[in-house]
Amino acid sequence: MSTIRTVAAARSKDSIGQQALLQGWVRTRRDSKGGFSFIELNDGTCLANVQVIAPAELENYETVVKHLSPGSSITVRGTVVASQGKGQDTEVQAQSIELHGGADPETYPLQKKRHTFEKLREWAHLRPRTNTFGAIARVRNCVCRSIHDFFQENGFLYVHTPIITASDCEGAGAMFRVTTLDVDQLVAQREKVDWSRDFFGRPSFLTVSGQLEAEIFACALGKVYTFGPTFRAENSNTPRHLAEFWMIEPEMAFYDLNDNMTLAEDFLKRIFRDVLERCPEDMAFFNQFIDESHTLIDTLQGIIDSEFVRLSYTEAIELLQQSGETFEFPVQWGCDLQTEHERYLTEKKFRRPVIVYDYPAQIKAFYMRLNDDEKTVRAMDVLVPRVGEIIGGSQREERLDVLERRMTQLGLNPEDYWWYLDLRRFGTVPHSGFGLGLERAVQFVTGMANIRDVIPFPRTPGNAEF
RNA sequence: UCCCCUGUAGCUCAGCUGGUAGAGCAAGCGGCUGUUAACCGCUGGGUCGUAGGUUCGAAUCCUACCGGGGGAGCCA
Repeated sequence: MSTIRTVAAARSKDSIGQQALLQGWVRTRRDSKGGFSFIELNDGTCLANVQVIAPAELENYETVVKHLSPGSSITVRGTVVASQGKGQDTEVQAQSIELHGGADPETYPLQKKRHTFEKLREWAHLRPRTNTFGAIARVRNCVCRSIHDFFQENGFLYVHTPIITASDCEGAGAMFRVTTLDVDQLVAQREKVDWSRDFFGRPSFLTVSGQLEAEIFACALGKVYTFGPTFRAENSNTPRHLAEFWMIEPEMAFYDLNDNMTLAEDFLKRIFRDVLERCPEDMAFFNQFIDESHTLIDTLQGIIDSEFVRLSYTEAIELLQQSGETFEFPVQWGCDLQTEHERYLTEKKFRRPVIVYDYPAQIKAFYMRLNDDEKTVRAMDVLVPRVGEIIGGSQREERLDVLERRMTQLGLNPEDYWWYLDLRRFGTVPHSGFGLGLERAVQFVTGMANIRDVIPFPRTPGNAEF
């Protein structure tokens, strides 16, 4: 018979009769003049607390136990017993309670009652101690594990692409500069900066995407994926954008766009399925307290059980034009789909994930493969209700001459991409890939409204306190 | 970056067309109870985001700045 060491285990009926050694944080304490106290203890191993019965016979009952306040850290030794009360199967009859650190109720910010998420963002160092943020941390972990499991089980190689990059031409948005030069001095001198004197001998930045480097490895090893931090210096202030976020980018040699779309669909379904299976308690919590319509779990299960809609950009434009909806932005072939258009398709028209593909060439990046019509490229976006674009990907242009032509058309200098073009010069292959924003995936499965609440320490314009 | 809303007690908010700040919860103390968003009573707690301005008088009106939220753009 082993000692129970987690709240999760102590809550199980199977543990009744066993010794327990639990360490965690007090959520609340209720005293009974009948001569004992109830302590709700949480240790992060599950959403729920375990109820600890602290009898008056404990030698520190009057001095310590009766003053335990929310946030205090304790070690409890006792026995798991069947609960006499309603609301829980088990409870722990304490034989000793040791206080590690108290939390002055006058100054401890977290109270028993619910706080707004906006207020909790100001206490990013304490919010993991709340139900919601504990659940988010566990689900986020589950999603990450599921991502690795999916790729590892399907023969993908995990490759690490650089975080600092010297190519300022990845084409995915504004970049943060990385420098060791003395900025104050440079400003004082008011001279043109000589970047050859900087650390890398050239301008360098934080990566906005590992795609181009992932292509290098895909064009040697077949199927690879990256999973790392990504940085965008855009001044974006929305519930769906972060300046620092985590991105997953698979890249596959010999995959065309259809293979790519199938992979994206299988991938998302796998994540949703794992989360429902491995985090049932947390997901039930989100379904009840976060999702206003209480349909989160049904929605995810529905997605797992059905097929994503696939429609070409041209078909999407026709659907939007025939929809009878009045949009703020007019719908016309050649314009990028606006948020309102994407929402109509995925939330109103189909009510499930929609993959739009074959976008006009002029609104997409240079590396996407040109179709024979010369007007569209083999791009795809996966749109889901509420969060919008969750995945963006494409089949890559593998033909050297076409790629060079596209770059020139878009005003890029092919010489800057000499190594990227070498992949087409030597043993080129058709290949495809996509990018999934981790936080958007977590946002989608948890139902959380703001992306700043699904990453432990959100970086947004003007905000890096923690 | 643009548009709209917002900032009052530890938290969530009320405070009308300007007259000098209030509730619930939390906290402290007391009571009661195998309790579980516990309950009942009492008590303490605020230069009303900041800086100017209008006025006899500003939480209230005006301006600027700062913070927060929603929408848009950029995207993942």
